[in-house]
Amino acid sequence: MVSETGGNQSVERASAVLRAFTPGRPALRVSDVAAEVGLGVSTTSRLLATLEAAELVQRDPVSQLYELGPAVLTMAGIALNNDPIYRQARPVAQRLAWELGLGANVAVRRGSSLFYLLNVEGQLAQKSFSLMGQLNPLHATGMGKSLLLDTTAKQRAELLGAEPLPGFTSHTHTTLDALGTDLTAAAGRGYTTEIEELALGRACIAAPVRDHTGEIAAAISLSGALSAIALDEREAELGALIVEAADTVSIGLGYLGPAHTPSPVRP
Amino acid sequence: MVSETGGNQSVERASAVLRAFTPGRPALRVSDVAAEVGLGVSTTSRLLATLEAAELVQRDPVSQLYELGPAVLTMAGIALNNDPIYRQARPVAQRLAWELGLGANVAVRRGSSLFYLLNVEGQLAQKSFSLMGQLNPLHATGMGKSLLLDTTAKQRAELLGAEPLPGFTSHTHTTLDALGTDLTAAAGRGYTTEIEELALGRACIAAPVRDHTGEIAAAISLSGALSAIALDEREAELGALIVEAADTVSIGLGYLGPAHTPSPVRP
DNA sequence: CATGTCACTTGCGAAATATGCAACTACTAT
DNA sequence: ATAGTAGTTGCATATTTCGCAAGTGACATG
Repeated sequence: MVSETGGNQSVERASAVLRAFTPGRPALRVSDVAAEVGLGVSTTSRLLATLEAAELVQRDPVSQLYELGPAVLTMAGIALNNDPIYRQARPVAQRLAWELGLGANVAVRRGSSLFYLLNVEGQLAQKSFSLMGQLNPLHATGMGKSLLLDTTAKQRAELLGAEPLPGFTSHTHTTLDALGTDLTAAAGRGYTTEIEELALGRACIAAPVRDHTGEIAAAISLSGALSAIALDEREAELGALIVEAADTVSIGLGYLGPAHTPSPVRP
Repeated sequence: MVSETGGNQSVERASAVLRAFTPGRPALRVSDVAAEVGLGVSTTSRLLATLEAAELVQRDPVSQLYELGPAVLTMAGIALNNDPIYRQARPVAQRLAWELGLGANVAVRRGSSLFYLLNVEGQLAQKSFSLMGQLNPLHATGMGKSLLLDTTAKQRAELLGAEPLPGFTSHTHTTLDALGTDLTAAAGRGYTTEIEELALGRACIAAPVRDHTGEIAAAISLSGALSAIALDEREAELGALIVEAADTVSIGLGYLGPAHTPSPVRP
């Protein structure tokens, strides 16, 4: 196998082993991992043993299956606490969630996807799991659209790939044009919405967070079941709240306000 | 260097590189990492490059320092959502936090330390950081004491090491006897407290969570500034709430109730 | 209870791979 | 402009890893 100059093959393989654990298959046998990463069973066994010693994976005492280990949580805690966006947004999101009883989420853009940093739930939107580290499409989520607010049509075409854009429900925008129209409308209001575009029965309202350079660095959103969030009645109210929350985070990141940044060209 | 049979040296070194990033020093230069793990600079540079390709570390675009990368968050999300304790406890903790305005925390025992899975804050206890993956001493925290509730004096002696136990404030129990007395009193009530034992000005009330075998599998707690939690006035009220919350989680884990488990010997 | 099967771990030699040195490049500060 | 600092990369050596095949242990089946 031809690998990049300077890369360490064993470490590449070990990373591949770690990536074999996914949300859908979080506990695996040695041979499952071996098949997944395309390595021999013996090599995989040794790699897993080494990763286990580092507590990056652990073995379920009863099922004997390997799963991701506690060191992974420790590293994630360090990574989050080191991220200024997380530090600023966390209290804001928690407050939104408990004041409104909805879900509150924070995400950044990673490549052509939305990457969740944080989600918390209020009483009307209970979830028993974390979205941290998961990806979602940009064009079909409220936060994704907020992250796209400053982009030009050309940038979006490059970022989102060929049309039709992946559809998830009949409400998903599957053309760049439809998405552009939505974004243009949203730009004037300062917030984006998503009503059953990714999942039926769910809606979301989001706003962009800007950093000290004035660029959109993250998005924050309120989400919940269609009936809980009731956007048809409360869009104005929730829009004002999410924009204010986003602004609080932006200011915490050193954003100086629109007067200090050339307003982006949006044809 | 003599390594364990079957261990992969490169992977061991890469794990050591990842461990070089700590809460206190989350962003490091190549030479910092090299010094920390005791490797040559060139080797460290190559290891970091490989880890960067896997997105386990990333480089701050401005400072050029390495820090832990997004893949770490993704793996942590998978690990958490795979953990039944986390899944059961998360909504319970969130509800406690927003109903009482205090901090709510969930931890398990890992070796002779407390290991945080989760913490959320209410309006009276705002924190801008996560404790996920961090360790705290068992003998000086409410949750730690809850995790020790079923232990015998002998087990505690083995687990906690030589006296005096590490003291953090003048209120920390530094002898096994004092700790044992505290635990005996707590066992009857079903909850443990911690009043300025780890940090001045802070207090906490915690209860043990049991799994389907009847063993203590985790602890859940309410915490906050001394004045916010006001244990002197509200201990009975908060004790009832935290015990109930712990019970909810226990039942979610399949706990069948004390009648189905031999009551532990507590001399 | 014996036996067969399956999943995993380990010993060993061959061979691919990582390593450290030193040269080279990119910045920063003076 | 220049010296110093930090990081990256080419290359030859030798250390380390790999895959095979045998060994171990658990579990189901006859």
